[in-house]
This record gives sequence, C-alpha cells and structure tokens, in this order.
Amino acid sequence: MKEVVNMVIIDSFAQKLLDRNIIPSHQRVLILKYLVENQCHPTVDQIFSALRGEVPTLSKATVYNTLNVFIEAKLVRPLSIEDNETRYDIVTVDHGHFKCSICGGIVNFAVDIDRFVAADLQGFRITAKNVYFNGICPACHTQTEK
Amino acid sequence: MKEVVNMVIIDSFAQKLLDRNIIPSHQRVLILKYLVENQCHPTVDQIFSALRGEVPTLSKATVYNTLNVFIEAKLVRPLSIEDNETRYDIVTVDHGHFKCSICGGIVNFAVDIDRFVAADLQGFRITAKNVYFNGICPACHTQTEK
DNA sequence: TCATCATCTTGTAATGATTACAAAGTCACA
DNA sequence: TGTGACTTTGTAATCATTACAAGATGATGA
Repeated sequence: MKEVVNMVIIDSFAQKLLDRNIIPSHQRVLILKYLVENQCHPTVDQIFSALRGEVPTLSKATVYNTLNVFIEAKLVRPLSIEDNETRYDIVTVDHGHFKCSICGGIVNFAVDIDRFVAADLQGFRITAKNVYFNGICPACHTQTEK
Repeated sequence: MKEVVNMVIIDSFAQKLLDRNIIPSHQRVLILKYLVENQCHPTVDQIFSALRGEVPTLSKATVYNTLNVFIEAKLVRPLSIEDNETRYDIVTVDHGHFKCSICGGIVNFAVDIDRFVAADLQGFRITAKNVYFNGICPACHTQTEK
C-alpha cells in the first residue's frame, strides 16, 4: 500500500514539473519532493546528503543542475543571506528571511514588501525581491545570557 | 597647496578610523577614502585595481583584511545581492539595493523597513537589515525594446 | 640613536562552492 | 532493435575568499 501512496504523491510532483515543461526524471522528482517536504532552506550539500541514501549514484553536479533548472522555471528561489553557501527555498508567498548568526538557523517572517516600496522604483522591472535580516534568534539569545 | 588640502582630507578619514579604535595606516585611510568617494558599491577587485596606481605594493589580501576590519567596526556593510562577488557599501541611512541583471549596475532606493516588519520578530535581536531587488533598470529596459 | 614589541602588510598556498565538460546512461519512438 | 534527444555523472577547472608565515612599519623607552 505504501508504494501506491508514494506513487500518487510522486506523480503530483512529476505533474508539477510537466506543467513547467521540465522532464520529470527520477532525480528531479526526488529533489522537488525533498524541497517541498523540507522547507528549511537547505543547501546543496544537505539535499545531496539526504538523497544519497535513496539514490546512491546521485551526483552533486545533478543537484546543482536540477536546482538551476528549477530556478529558471521559478519553482524555487536561491537565498544568499550573507552565507558562502546558497540556500534554496520553494517559492510561496513573499516573505523575509532572518538568519541567526549563532545557530545558523533561518526563519521566515511576513513582510508586505510591495506596500512600502514603489515610489523610487518607477520604470524598473522587478523580477525578484529579497528581505534579509541578520541577528540572534530568541533561543540563542536566552542561551547567551546565562 | 594640493598636498596640504589632501592632508587635511586624509586626516579627517584617519580621525574617523581613530574614533573606532582602528589604527589609521596608509592603506586603511586610502581604502576608506575610496569608499567614501566612490559610493558605487565596489567589489574588492575594483578597489584593488583603483588603488594599485597609488600604492603599487598593495595586496589584495590587504583589501580583504581592511574591509573585514571596517565591517567589524560597522563602517561599511557587505552586500550579497545574488552575486558571486561581495560588494561594499558605506553605511549611511537604511536603504534597499536594486541590481540590474543586464548592465549589472546597483541602485539605491528608499525603504522604510522598520515600519512594516516587527510583529513577527518579537524577541529577535536584529543586527543587519538588507532589502535586495533584482530586475531590469529603465535604461536597459528601453534598450531591449528597440 | 638604537632595540624592542606590537601591529600591519604582503605573497602565496589552501579552501571550498560552483561550473564546465565529456562520457555514459535512459527512454520514447519507429 | 536502433536512433536521437536529453539526463546524469565524475572529474577537472574556475574563482572568490581565507590562512599563514615572513617581512615592513612605527611608537616607545633607555
């Protein structure tokens, strides 16, 4: 039974790729599935390590290629929040990203970006908006006070 | 006369460094001066190439070191606007950065960041805020329409 | 004037993320 | 079963940044 359920789920991922004219190869479906189920803004390395068990022949180059295909299709967006490693986020609603400098965790927060910008950017065609905050999250903050 | 004027100007930069407990070496003063006079969000390479004429022995490592000292002292802030090279900005008022994907230029724009975020980030200590937009600037836009 | 000490600068080597590339694999279609 | 288009894979190359050790600088004190 588990297999059937899995097939159905995977098919929905495959469909998502077909909708964007991306051939749903095994690897691509798995990577998309991973991104949807792990919305923790993973790095290439995290994705690679996590899926290696399922697909032992997986290559890091494939992860890079696939993510770039997804970015091109606007399925995911890259985050460069003052980090040497790019992180990847399944695009949903516009939101900001906070990175804790101690634990390294990344937290989403709501931002109504369109409301407060506009005047200055008449005539600009905007294709991506990113709001990055850095600092210390509550958990690490109480930790360091001890 | 030019020399004297220069000395006075340089001294004001040196003072700025002393105020932050940074020893105002020749190289550091020059790099600070360059950043103040060229607020175009330069890369390490641009700074290095520009100052090489004045200080032929200048090393790229020094530029990196100095910029990191400045960042530590909050004199400048690094920009990572989906670029593989970090850019450096003399911190003034809070503002957003727009990068044109065609000409590569970076434009500042006004943003009242504090107004529209807050609720979600209770208990977070925020040390840096960045708003990055990507797209096509008006000049490149009219260019491509031809 | 000279020695000392701390700090800065410099060149080079190392690191590490990302991309380039060519060979091998996969899959649909005739 | 063969062909062709497209993917995957491993490795080599690229490039920004950092690490490190040796040399330069500059202030201080005898």
